[in-house]
Amino acid sequence: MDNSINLPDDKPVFSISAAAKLLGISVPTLRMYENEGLIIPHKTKSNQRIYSKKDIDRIQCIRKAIKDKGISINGIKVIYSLIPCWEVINCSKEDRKNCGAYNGGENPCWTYNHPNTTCEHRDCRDCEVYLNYTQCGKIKTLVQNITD
Amino acid sequence: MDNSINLPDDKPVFSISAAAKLLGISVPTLRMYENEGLIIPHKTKSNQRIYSKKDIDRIQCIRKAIKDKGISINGIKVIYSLIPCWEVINCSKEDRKNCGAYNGGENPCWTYNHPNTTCEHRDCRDCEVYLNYTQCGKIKTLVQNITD
DNA sequence: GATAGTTGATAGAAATTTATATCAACATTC
DNA sequence: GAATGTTGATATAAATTTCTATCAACTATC
Repeated sequence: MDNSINLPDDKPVFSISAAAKLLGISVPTLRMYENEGLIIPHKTKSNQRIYSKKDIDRIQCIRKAIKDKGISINGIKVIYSLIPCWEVINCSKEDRKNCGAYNGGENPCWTYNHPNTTCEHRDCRDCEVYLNYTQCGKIKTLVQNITD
Repeated sequence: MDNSINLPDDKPVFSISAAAKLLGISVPTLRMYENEGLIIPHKTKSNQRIYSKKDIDRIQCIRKAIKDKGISINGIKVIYSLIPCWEVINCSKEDRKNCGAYNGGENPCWTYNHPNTTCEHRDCRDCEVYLNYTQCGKIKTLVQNITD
């Protein structure tokens, strides 16, 4: 019999200190990743961060890039910026014209405001672009799929 | 009257020490960039490196990425690996199946051997992929052009 | 209202990456 | 053949990035 609690992976449940413990890093480090635009944790009304299992996995992937692969945080930002988000969400020509991420942006698209685009009122945390392409291998496969 | 010598930019003319002086860096650093797979200098029959003006420009671009943008060398390698080379040279399905760069490679395509592909007997130094996409901005534009 | 945990910010420690100096062996040039 | 410069390799120095400790102020929970 399975007594384990079965929560959806994207449900935010861990406080920042719990997340830090799970990951074996400090709380300020987690805040730093967020300030750099690598992660978007859920926040309560009173501005406290809560992390989901999916968030933890994502951060573990980022750590692997930094620690094992030797990619600097600025490098990860540029790599994220190369995700062809315009194809993933299939936004309009008009949107692309107005989009700072599309037009030469060298930071992850979810770090931009996107005024006057379909992304303006979306929560990037729920966006396929943010959710699906944490690993650089996935980014390459995505580009291959849309160019083949 | 113009007395300056007018050489094609891609003609290798600078020795490694001359190149190092032009760039304001040391000779071992230049060799390191090469060992990491960021550059492919021309070599003489006796294995001595010679650099072209275009090589110098390329290295200056790499230095800017490292020094100004804070991207680590390993990060630059991954970014280069995201160039959709298969589209640039428009290689066959068969080639793609045989290509280590295409299939999950996280290093620049020109650092692979490419056995049993059209690239096998090409000199990557002369390849459009190697020559044209030094800057990450250009890579993004390339992806945009082929997906639009 | 008291305890425990959070917030953002700063400053400093730790770790890692980047760059250089040096070496003996070989190549080039005169 | 002598002087200069190159090769690859190793070891060390310099620079930078990554991470953490600490702070006062605020929030949550009991």
